[in-house]
Amino acid sequence: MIQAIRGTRDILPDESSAWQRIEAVARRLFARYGYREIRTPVFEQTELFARGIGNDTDIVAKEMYTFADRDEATSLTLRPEATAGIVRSVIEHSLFQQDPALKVYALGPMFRRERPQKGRYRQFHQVDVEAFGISRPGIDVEIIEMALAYIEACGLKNHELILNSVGDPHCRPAYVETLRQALRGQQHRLCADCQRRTETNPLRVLDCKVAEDQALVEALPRIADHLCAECTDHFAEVRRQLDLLGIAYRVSHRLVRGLDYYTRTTFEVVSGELGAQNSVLGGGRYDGLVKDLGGPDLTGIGFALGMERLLLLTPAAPGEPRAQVFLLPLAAGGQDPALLLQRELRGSGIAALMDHEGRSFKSRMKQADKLGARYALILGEEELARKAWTVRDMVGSTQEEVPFQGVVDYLKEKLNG
RNA sequence: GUGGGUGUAGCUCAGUUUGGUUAGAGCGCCAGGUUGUGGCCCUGGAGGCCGAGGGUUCAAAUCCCUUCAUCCACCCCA
Repeated sequence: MIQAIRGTRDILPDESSAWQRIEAVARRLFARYGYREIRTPVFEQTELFARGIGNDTDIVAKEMYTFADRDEATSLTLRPEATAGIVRSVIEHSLFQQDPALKVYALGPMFRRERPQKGRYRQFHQVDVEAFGISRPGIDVEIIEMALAYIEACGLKNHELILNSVGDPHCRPAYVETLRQALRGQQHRLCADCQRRTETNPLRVLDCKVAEDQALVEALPRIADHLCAECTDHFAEVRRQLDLLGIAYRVSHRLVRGLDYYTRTTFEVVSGELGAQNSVLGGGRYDGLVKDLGGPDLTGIGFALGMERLLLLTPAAPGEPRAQVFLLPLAAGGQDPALLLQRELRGSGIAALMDHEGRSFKSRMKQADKLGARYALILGEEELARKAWTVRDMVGSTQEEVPFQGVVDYLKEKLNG
């Protein structure tokens, strides 16, 4: 038997309504903040991700699905995240020319070759939001506020917002060096991973979860004490506005992002109910990325949200009934009027299904029940002779006979009025 | 990439420790009975290469090896 590829999942009919719901909430809410949808390809030239995300990140170094195109000359990669492709598109079409404050969002699958786990798949789905060209702190706050409004509208509770600033090219390099020096002194007391990170990416040591390292990591120099004046002011203003809006957050000097492009404000929303993969959404400012990818010096900020993780945390949506009306032609000649009525009902916006198999009456009624039909329409020999349907109310268990001509209006009245 | 748990009916799982008639239950599905034409209840039925491959044995769902899948954790991240 051929099975789905490891780490991929089918979204089955019973689950798809939950997906449609969080997608609809996203579209409706983001539109109120002025965001429009952008859809970029699921694969891009490998170089885009290598340059955008950073060659030394784990994502690029060991998690991407990369393959040669058939001409053997081009290396292609399934997108591991959304931002790089969107930035590429913004540059390619000069979208910033027509809109100095460009706001876009995207929904769709991303691909990373990791070991599957709870809330972690090789093909997973993200809601992604990006705002370009606004450098003032107000957009940081707006986008955080919108992210929280979104997950709350989806029914998420018991989450925590974590906030930090990772500096910018003026102050971060010096801090990274300070950090590295501090680490070198005590390298022998750190776990193997952190010893390696000391040289490759000292910031990631701050993210270490090994219990024995915690005391030492807590005592490391903090970036807040090494930010330049501009970054300090920016961060202070973000926090002031969040306070003004009454948005609760926790500042963590240890919140770092796994992608190299982030600057200044970074944030993450976590939930304790997710197990090890506790991050529901993460994002931040990336003021240098557009320029790094060959575009103008345009600031940017955004976040990505894991849809599988969001769905793990939100209550299951009650499925919509699949039929409002279920037709049961019992009489020998009952199929034709049923067929005609079915079409007419659907034309009137009523979800109508009929039994095609001609099974037992009992099983047809069971089917009507399972489909969630409010009315069962029965057409036996007697009804056929009188040219009328027996309309049975499945909830009240009452029924009456309605002539062929009046049955559509009767049902419209009952279902809508 | 590393560790541990789990793979038996469409779904959730007994049975494996201690090998031994024809492999079970609940839910779901199909049919029948009862009923206020469906829901509750009762009866019957269909549905399994016991994840796959190899080995041990008179005999394997059960023991051994390999492999695949899945879950959890490390790691990484959303």
